[in-house]
Amino acid sequence: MNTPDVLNVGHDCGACPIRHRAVCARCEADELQKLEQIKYYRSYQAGQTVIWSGDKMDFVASVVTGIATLTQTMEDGRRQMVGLLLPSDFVGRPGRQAAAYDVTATTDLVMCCFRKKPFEEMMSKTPHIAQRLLEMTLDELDAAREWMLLLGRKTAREKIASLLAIIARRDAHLNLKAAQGSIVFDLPLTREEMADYLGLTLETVSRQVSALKRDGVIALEGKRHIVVPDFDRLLEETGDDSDGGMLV
Amino acid sequence: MNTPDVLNVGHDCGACPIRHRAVCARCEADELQKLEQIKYYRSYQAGQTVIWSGDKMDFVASVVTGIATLTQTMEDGRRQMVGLLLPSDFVGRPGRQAAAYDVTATTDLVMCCFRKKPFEEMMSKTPHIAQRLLEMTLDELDAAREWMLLLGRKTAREKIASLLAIIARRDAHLNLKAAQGSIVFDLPLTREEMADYLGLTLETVSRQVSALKRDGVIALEGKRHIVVPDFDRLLEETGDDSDGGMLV
DNA sequence: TCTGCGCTTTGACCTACATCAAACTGAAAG
DNA sequence: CTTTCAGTTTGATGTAGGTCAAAGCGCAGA
Repeated sequence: MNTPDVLNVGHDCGACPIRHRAVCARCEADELQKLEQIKYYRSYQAGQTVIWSGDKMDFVASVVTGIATLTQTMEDGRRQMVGLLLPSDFVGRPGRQAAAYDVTATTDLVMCCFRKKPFEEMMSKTPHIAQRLLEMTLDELDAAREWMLLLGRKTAREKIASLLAIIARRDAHLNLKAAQGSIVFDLPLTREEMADYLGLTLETVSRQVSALKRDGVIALEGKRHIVVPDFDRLLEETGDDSDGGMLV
Repeated sequence: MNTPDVLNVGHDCGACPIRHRAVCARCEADELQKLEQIKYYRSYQAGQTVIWSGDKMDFVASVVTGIATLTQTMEDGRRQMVGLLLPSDFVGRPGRQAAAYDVTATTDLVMCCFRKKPFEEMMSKTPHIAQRLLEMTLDELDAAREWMLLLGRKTAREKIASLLAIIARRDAHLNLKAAQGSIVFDLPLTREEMADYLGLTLETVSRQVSALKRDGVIALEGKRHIVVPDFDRLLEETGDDSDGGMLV
């Protein structure tokens, strides 16, 4: 009856993040089993659309590898990205029929899906899944609100710096390459995607990236490969409080 | 053992919204009892700060009457409102020690509070509370994302129209005064608060409100009392899709 | 090797909104 | 009734970022 606490131990129990994250030792083994039974994988190529806003969406899913974006589009074509889905992030809303946003793969993407019906049934029987989902949703809500500050009040330069800092931080975290403040990573977004995320035009993004380069805050190798020689210097450019707002 | 399903029946079982919303017939009567025991009320005057960002927050709460705002402030004073709390909305995050935002009463305000510890304990024992909270959080996330589109891509006029539409819609809902499209309500926000919500300056807000008045989209009586003669006309000004995006 | 095609950069110009400043309004206090 | 003061309106001017246009830069395919 006792499954290992995969949440803390973090050992390999399959490729699907939700298994790591939503299930823990306190859950019964047969619930794990059920999750296993209803899950399946889907792959997408970079640029492919996973689902269009308004389409029927009969599954929920989490990202296994790659990056996906959530975007909203106005009738006249103005676009705003409202979410960036990184590995282990969750998409889809239990209880909702149709997708609320366009979901697009910006890199090659693998998602771990669960058909909605059985997932919902399981959720109502397995309290810890709802609790884990709540936690993740609250994290996303915080991220969205941080982004509201960015969109509403930051300058173009601060916006770019903030985005770079987020991606850099995440990559540093994954690669543990945060050696004495220097971080190297590949931008997973085009200038246009960055613009859609930041509420700018692609020209302004290009100009500000050039400006940051000119000022020595970042260095470019090619268009996409970025070197941040001094992460603290980059952080100064974001306009955020220096003490990174570490809340628990 | 059977309590009435207050969620659906909606009869009066006390002033506290979370009682209506988080507890339902499927919950045990003694859980209701416990919720009852750990809750208490707090009142604030218009303009008072409920809690400052970073302060220790040892409770979670829901709004009973009045309006509160969540705002973020940058070091140099730039401010962005990231949430508007209306009656029945929830503040506070189970598991977090410190407040992430300034919470301010913009009108006289009554909140129903729960000390965090016992609330968390109860949540872990009463699955439906976590599920209800998840639903509410997902709603907030959707609202935040809609706001991201507004902040990133809408013009000042569209921003104002959108905000008025939200408040008008809500008031129409409460008062059932949506008689043939004409809606009347009081603005609960100052020009400056509107500006902080919309990512504008108060002067621009004032100018655009005047413009909407000049163009007959709205009428003003005094500074705060607003008449929307034709709600559909107002909606046209928001830039949103005409079919209101009704997702379930 | 050349060609075409995304993606990006850069420049010249324009405009929506910000900034600065002054006057107005109305309610509360004396 | 006058004063005061927070909130608001309106005007004049400045500017960050948008728009339009033209090159530049790989890279895949022929």
